[in-house]
Amino acid sequence: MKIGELAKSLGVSTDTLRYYEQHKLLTPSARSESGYRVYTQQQLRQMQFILRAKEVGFSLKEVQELLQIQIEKHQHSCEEVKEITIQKLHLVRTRIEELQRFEQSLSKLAQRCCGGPESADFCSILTALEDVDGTCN
Amino acid sequence: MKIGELAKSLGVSTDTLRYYEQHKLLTPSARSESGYRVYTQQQLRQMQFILRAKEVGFSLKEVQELLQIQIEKHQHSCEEVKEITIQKLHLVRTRIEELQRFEQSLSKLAQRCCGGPESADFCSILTALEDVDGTCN
DNA sequence: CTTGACCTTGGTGTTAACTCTAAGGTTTAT
DNA sequence: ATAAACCTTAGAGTTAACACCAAGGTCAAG
Repeated sequence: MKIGELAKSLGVSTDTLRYYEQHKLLTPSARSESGYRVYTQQQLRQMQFILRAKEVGFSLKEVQELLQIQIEKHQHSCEEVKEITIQKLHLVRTRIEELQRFEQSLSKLAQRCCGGPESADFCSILTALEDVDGTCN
Repeated sequence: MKIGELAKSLGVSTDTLRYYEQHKLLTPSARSESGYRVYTQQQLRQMQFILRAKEVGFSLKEVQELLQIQIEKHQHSCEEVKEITIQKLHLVRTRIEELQRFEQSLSKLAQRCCGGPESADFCSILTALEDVDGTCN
């Protein structure tokens, strides 16, 4: 796979891929004779991982830390890797909990909102968050 | 409440609060005679909402959209509000699902990782993601 | 009565994560 | 053989979300 193909299949630019390479997030598995970057399924999956991680709010730096769990595996003991992993796991779980609170607020609002053509004066996320007695109109 | 007090109780700068005001995220409930911004518990809660939203990866623009559900309640019908809400709800749910996939990958890795003093050659997020047969060393 | 907190407009600087351009050159597909 | 895709280094521009500062002024607390 060449850079353009990979970019296309991921919906990102070739610039982005080169940028990620510079920033140690994704290294092509090899170079062709002519110097072209060569990517495999491995890299495709790694990029999918990176993009998903980004979407849920991880910064590239954080993604790097996640990937380093792999990259540094030779230099580190299982114990260390496990610790880092568990630490990141806590972060992810906290984030999930916060999102679930949002979900609750939003679905509370949606439920309460009659959905009719009336003015939505008493419908709002904030009232849904705060007072449990609010009703729609 | 004056700006400094609000800022302190939230752990943000007064600059940030003025910035948010400029960008229509938080308007003080009033001004004192001397022109000082006056905030109430309402604004405190709104800011907590904003900060939580940010933490889970919403951009300020997205937060604005969430808040607009409230701000525009007078001009919009219950129906419209409900639609926007449901739309945002989908977004949140998708994000939760993605985070849950991360959680799975990470906890799979943590489980598999024996946690011993050996080299972690076979422990990695990526292998945890990809092959289900990988074991730690 | 003097700090320290606040007000204003308006500008500069910062980091992240790109995006684009330049300028020159090679390779591959049609 | 020409266009499209790739390569390089290196730098400029962009957006978000601030942080920081100046300059000039007002207000409130000890």
